[in-house]
Amino acid sequence: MEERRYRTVQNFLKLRIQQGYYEVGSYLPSENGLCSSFSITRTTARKALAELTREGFIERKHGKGSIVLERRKTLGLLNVKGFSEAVGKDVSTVFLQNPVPGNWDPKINFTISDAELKKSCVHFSRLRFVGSEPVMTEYNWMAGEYLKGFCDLDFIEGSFFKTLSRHYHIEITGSDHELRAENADENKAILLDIPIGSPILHISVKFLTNINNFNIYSELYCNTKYYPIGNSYHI
Amino acid sequence: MEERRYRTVQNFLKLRIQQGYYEVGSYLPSENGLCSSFSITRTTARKALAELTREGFIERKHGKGSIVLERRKTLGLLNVKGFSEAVGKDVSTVFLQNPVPGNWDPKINFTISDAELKKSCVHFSRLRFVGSEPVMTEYNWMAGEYLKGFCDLDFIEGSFFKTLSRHYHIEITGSDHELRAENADENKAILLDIPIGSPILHISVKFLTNINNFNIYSELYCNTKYYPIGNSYHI
DNA sequence: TAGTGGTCTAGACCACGCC
DNA sequence: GCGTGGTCTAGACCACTAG
Repeated sequence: MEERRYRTVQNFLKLRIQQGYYEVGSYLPSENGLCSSFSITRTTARKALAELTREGFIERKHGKGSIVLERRKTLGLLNVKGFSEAVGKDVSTVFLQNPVPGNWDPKINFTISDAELKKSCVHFSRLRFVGSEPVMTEYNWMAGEYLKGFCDLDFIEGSFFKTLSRHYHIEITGSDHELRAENADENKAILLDIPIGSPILHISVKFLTNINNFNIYSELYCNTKYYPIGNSYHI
Repeated sequence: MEERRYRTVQNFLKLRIQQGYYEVGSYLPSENGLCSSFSITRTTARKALAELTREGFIERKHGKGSIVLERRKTLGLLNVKGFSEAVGKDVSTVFLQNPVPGNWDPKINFTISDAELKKSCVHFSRLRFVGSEPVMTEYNWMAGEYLKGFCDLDFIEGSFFKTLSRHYHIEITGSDHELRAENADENKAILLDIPIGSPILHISVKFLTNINNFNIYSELYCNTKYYPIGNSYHI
């Protein structure tokens, strides 16, 4: 079975967005434009654009066009309230451990597939601040197979997800979370600058991607006293 | 502007689902059936069914039909892992406070609109168990205006959301969450049968509905030691 | 007024599930 | 084989946005 025509158009546009050819805030070609370029009818063009909408890449505006979105905002992920999405906020990140080849860690709270375990693992960890206050430590693991050169790469605008999208065309397609309230151990207490035993929010995340058997495993530890974790979901 | 034809069909089917006329697990009329019944073309019938799919009421199965879903599973809400969705699990709920007229509580972590504040408030609270272990206390507030007779009602299968849907055709259309790790105060410690000061997960929720200015505000306190909170999101 | 997306019709052919 | 949903064409009219 050959590829659906709407998928051809959808993937063509998606690639151009990932490459930055269509920048965030700019408009895609109109439906009629796509009809001409690809020799398709509006139904098919609209289906392609509907799929990109569903995936969170664009928003359709009646009378104007299809505008390219900052995708992270549409993904329904848990976020430190007023953290990365806040404009003008004094947020920053430091690496505790730059990306390096490493081992799958038993700290990971999800089941790692055999296919992943057989591959080598890449690890990095970060400490994230609002102003001068540390609010979250973050530990990440993933199979290195698809990330040639990743350890020598700078993150695009400090964003791991943007880097995956731009350089590797890897997109997040879903995530599973587990949430726990815990007491901070000595290590976390020092990093987050709180007393040992303070309550912290432990979030285990498994990010699924468009690549089979390539998932990203993250363990997050948050001081929610002043910056709670937020999440929004709308039909 | 008159109502779109696909919306007519969509709302017709939605009402029948809410009323239980089409039960969970059963099939809606086929596309061609809807075309005949409503004198529309397949494009329009498919649009109606696509909307119901997006809203989480049905799932479309190639070669079979449109099957009615248990909607809560598709809503992307935070759940106690292995709690309400687990089959055969020994889960139960007791009311700490049956639904009663009450006052808007300052404990609510979200901003309540003036329109809501002007209305009377209905409150209830529950304690939820897995086996004999209490894992979550739950406090709920909402404007009573649309809930005539609610305080005298039994919940359908113990579910607040099912009751809202069946009796009042009120559906959840979204939710905002705020998550905090806290220490249990004496009251929560007793209810959850844990030492005072134990870390607990405090979840503040604002549920949005299909009715303007009718939101449900919930404050949840969870012992996540053995039953973490889970959440799944997939494109 | 021109261009955009939103709705809708009336067909056609294909792929999947089931008897 | 037959009914189901999935894809696609070729048109039409309408509603929104902007110059």
